[in-house]
Amino acid sequence: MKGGVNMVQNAEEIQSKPISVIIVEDFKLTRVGLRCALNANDDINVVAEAEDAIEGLKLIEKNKPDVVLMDLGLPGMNGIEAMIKCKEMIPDIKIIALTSHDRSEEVIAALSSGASAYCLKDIDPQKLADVVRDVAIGVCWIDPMVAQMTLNALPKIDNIGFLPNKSSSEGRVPLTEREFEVLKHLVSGKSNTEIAKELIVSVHTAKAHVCSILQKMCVNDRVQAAVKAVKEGMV
Amino acid sequence: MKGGVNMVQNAEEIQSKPISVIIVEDFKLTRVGLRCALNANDDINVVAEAEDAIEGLKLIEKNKPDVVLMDLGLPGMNGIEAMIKCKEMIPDIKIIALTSHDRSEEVIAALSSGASAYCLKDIDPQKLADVVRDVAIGVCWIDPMVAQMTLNALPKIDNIGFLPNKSSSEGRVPLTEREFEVLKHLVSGKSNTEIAKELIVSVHTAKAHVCSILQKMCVNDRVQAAVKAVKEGMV
DNA sequence: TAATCCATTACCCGATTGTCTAATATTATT
DNA sequence: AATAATATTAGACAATCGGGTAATGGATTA
Repeated sequence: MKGGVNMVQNAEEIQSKPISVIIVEDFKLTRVGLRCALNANDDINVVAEAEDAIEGLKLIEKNKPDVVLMDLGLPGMNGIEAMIKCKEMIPDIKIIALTSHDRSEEVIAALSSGASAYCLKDIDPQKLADVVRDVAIGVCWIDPMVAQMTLNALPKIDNIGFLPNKSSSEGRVPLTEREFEVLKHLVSGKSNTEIAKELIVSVHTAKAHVCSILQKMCVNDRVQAAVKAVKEGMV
Repeated sequence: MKGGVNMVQNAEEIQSKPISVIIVEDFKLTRVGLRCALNANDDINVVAEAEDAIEGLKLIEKNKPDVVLMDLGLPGMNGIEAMIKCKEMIPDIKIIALTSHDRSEEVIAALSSGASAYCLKDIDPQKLADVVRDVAIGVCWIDPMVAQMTLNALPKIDNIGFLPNKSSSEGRVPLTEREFEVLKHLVSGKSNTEIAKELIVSVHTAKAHVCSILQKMCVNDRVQAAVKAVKEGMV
């Protein structure tokens, strides 16, 4: 969470490293077009290309790019499945789903399977570069053609008893950085012993952290903490 | 670089009419800040401002702006309600929800009630202008801080069904209905004892179910099961 | 009919968890 | 320099968890 803020500022203020991108797309012509369009920008660097998911995953594992441009209509393993595997390998990676379809199920499936953005292939090349920059810092960007159907797919909430007061912004105690580390391991299913080993501290320390995490998150056990963390995107 | 978007828009679009914007925000200082930040752009024109929802709705009805910047923490009628009414009046209007909270329920509520974008108040002013342009053409834009939780809220598609390849669905053993019930309680953080009480069975039974759930889901403990269930939308 | 799967219950046992109190070192913040 | 917050370690304790084995009845299917 705190990382998000930092990343935003880094991306906007400092022009350190270019954003590394991998393209996975079966049509050679489209591939070339994408590469040219993106490489025309100083701050974006297409580091590799693949024409199918298998090859793409290999390249992604090797290069660990910031952003993946993933075509959904791939032969063999489809894009959705590839995205899931991709996210399993590198949870922090950002994926832009690229396709020419605007089928509702495909859009939702892509976004709920790890994509941070959904672009139709007739997007303006310059705009695509902007999307790459946005997505790299964590923004969710959805093409106008499919934005409405995506928003409609969100669960409706009864706003009756909706009071936007201090319920959480003030009542919520922020986790320390160390506690966030512990939380990540906790979410990945590690035991206190394993967490301790990972952080090179004693089990007592790990337990202490877990304990204060539970209290700060207002939950009773680590399962609730993990679920809440996942649902709220804390990890 | 930051001018990139401007150039695209200017170059491609006829610089005909600027995007008209109405700001609804109770803090005067924030209001001024927003107006200045947006009016600094030639292609954006803040046509009116309101400090509460009632006044805002009147102004919106009169001016019919392209985009509304709506604070969610308004006194009296809250922002969500205002957005719904706003959409009823002018269905095509685009709304950017603006708030300092990052509570999951509020984000989802806003987006499912008509907002096309969700920005936290610490957004870069220049970035906000970009968002206004994006939203004006129908893009859905969501702040990095809340993007993940939004995507997590999307209904998960049962990928097994429409994935042509067996690569991921092969070794997977389906859960029985009873096990699914147990899984739901497990995800909600209940202990075996509580699950047993809920399903009116003995603790032994609950444990047996949990045990086979763990095996079928190929995980080592209930935390991993819960996280996996949430991530894959099994619950 | 026989075979299979499922839900159910039971017992044992070692490992793990969450809470408590308590102390010390390190690091900001003032 | 003094204060506060955080990270670290420890011991102890009740409760829970996960794995193992095993038995029973019901339902479906081959």
